[in-house]
Amino acid sequence: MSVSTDNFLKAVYQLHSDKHQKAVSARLVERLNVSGAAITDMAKHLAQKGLIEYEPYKELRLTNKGREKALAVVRKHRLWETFLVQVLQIPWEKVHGEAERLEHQTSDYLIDKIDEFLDYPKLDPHGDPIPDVKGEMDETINEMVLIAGKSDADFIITRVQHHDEDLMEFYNKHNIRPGKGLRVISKMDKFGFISVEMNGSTIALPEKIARSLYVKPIAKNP
Amino acid sequence: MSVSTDNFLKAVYQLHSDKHQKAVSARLVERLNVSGAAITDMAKHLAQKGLIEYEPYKELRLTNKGREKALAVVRKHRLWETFLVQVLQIPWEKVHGEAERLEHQTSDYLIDKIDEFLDYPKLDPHGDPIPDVKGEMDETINEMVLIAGKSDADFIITRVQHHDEDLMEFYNKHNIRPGKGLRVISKMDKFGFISVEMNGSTIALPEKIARSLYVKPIAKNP
DNA sequence: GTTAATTTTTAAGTTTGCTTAAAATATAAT
DNA sequence: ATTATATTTTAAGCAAACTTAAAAATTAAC
Repeated sequence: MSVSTDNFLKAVYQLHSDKHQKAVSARLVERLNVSGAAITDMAKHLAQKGLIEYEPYKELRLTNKGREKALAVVRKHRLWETFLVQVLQIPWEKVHGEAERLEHQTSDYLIDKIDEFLDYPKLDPHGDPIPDVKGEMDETINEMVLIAGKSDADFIITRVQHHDEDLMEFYNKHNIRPGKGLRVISKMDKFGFISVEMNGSTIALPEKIARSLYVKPIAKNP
Repeated sequence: MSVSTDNFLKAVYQLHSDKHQKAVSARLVERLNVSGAAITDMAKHLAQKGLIEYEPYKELRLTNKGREKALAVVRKHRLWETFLVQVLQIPWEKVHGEAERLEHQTSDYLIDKIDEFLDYPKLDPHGDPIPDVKGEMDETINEMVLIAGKSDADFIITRVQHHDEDLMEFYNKHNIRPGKGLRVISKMDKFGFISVEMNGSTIALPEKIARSLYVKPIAKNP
């Protein structure tokens, strides 16, 4: 498998779980930074290899074999991120890019050694679940997206989307990361902002952020 | 820089220091496992980028810029090998293959972090010197190739060539590795063997091995 | 329910890093 | 020194993974 197929399968897998108005193909164009024609080419090619289901003008779907391959790449990516943060102390926002390249050059043997070294972590530094050797992970941490949170309720940040550099910068600046608590002060105003209290101050989060932050409700103080 | 150019420059650098009867180009064909035509192509291409000096039918030479790039790759390779052995406890004979792929996907930033983590090691697990950030290393550990050793003298193994899988297997089987001592019993016989005593027994090393083992003489017992 | 706008596909072409086969040059042998 | 052998280069071509431009199909708009 080439780097391109790795990335294609991984992207299809991830875009599929992130349900969205746009079709997967269209979002692949953005995610992979290639032309639409390249997506069609690759889709046909991988369909022929039994990794995706492809019919012209229909939504792409992974086969079981394709999902397995995708999860293997996701596993490598998230274990590397965890390793780079925990062992080499690389800052949070830098690990994605490094892992993005290392993931394709890491044998199953090596990644299993890394997994063992880290003592089989379940979550990566951004709060994403890490697939185990069999491709299994707990995806149901009872989480929701912040934008769905009710006013005056308390939450813990569980997961943070990190593909977008601008988002990462914003998170960093405001010290937003998994494990942090926050309280929704007021819901979306007409300008598309949601006010939350966190780290001792109140900030207005733009809609884009509020859609990319995953949270878990916690019981109110009695 | 692509993986192919990385490997080309690294190979030219290494074959150059290993002086040998055959020309560098010819040995590149074996080392990189490509046709002679591919070597010429790449040579022209890299010459045009100012990384090597190329004139038809003449020996290839790295420019300073080319040597710098080559050393950066060598540095990444050897630091990864060291890291994999020391931190992840990957067996000696497996690290070369992993490092061979990781080296091309490791940023300067990351490799410097690894270097720092390991506390700036000077030698990799095979006894090869590790270039520092500036590309400097001690190549003169006063070493010689075993085949040049005199009868009845004692040596310490300092370095072991590890590109050849067969050699690695042989080393492993006989527990031959840097740091081990040996004594030359008799020099090359007419069949091309040299007898040495090591690990408590006497073994006949074929010429190929005796040319790939680097040793350092030690004072005889009084 | 047409027409318009958007998305996806097809077709043709590019670049990188190879390949094989033949020609050119260098090296070795007598 | 000439011939034979080996090496290197040139020439032509291929596959992967793209590209742009145009055509086809789908979706949205009125």
